Amino acid sequence: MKIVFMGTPEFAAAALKELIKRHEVTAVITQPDKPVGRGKKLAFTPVKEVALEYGIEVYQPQKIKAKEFAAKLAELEGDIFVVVAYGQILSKEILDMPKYGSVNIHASLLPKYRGSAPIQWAVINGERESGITIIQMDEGIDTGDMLLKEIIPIAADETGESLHNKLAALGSSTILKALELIEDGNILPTPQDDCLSSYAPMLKKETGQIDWNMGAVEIERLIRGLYPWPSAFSTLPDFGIVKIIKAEYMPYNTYDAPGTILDIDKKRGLIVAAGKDALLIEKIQISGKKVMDVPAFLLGNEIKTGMIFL
RNA sequence: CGCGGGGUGGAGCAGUUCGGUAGCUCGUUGGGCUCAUAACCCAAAGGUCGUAGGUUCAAAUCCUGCCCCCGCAA
Repeated sequence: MKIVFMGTPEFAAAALKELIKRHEVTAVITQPDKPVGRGKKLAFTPVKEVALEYGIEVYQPQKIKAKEFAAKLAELEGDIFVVVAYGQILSKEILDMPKYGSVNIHASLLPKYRGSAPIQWAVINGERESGITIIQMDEGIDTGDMLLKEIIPIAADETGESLHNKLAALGSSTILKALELIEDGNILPTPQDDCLSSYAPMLKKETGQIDWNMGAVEIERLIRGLYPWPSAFSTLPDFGIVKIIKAEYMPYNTYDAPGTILDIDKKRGLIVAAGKDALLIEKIQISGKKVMDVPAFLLGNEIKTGMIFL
């Protein structure tokens, strides 16, 4: 099939690679290059990197819905638009352009977790399973009819990163399967039940701010879900913002204020009051420093019980 | 030239302001104590102080260039 691919981040790039192997990707549309990183250097999007590698034409409209681009878009040869985390909302005119319309790879079991950060929120909320849903796109955000769905379990130690990688691979294989079915006319679109829908909003920096009043179980999931970006964090006086990279739930009985360092285990880490229980913090990162195990951190820094994470 | 922190034995840090060949906690190795131990005691090994050059009798410490790591921001 002739495909016009729209996508931006790593998750989309993974799918693009697989599509290129099996189909004819005639053009790639991705977000404009932006200044990124410590310098201010202009960086290509992961999708653009892949496209260039395979010599595929790349378009980076500031606004894909702009009139000037519509003509260009109509010229592109494609039987279908495959959209994966592109980052811009498409109009009905655009969606309906190709013969088979536009399909989207979404990293959740729709109708749950519509929106831009379904992977992380599934981990944060403690879901037992997640997956990929291929939908026929309509004007709403992730509301189109479902074409194909694949489910995978979420492991007890799943992180945003690990689930992202699993779903990126699953998304690639699932879209290939879906395209085959579409081509053969073997697809049965199933409408989503809006009553069961939920929304997974974009991750913001403040999403990672730990509220020590929350249960230790919830905080631990937040840490895993937001790893490695944007990371759960808290503030420890004298050390500034401390990213919590890894922690473990710990049953504990304490009346100390949430956030208080209850105990220091030189072999394992810091035990901090969280909700009614405690959290064993095992791995952290301090501004300007690399990620380090808490026992190592304790060797060179004076930490005492009673200090409080804010 | 976006802002900022940092590169010191295997790990985490101190020492740099007031130059004088390096220290702490831990780890490692050997030995001891102990019913025993991740505990304790004794001993040892291990560092061209990121790199190149400069100033100086003397530089981890002062000056200059370069490399690398990281937080913010995007």
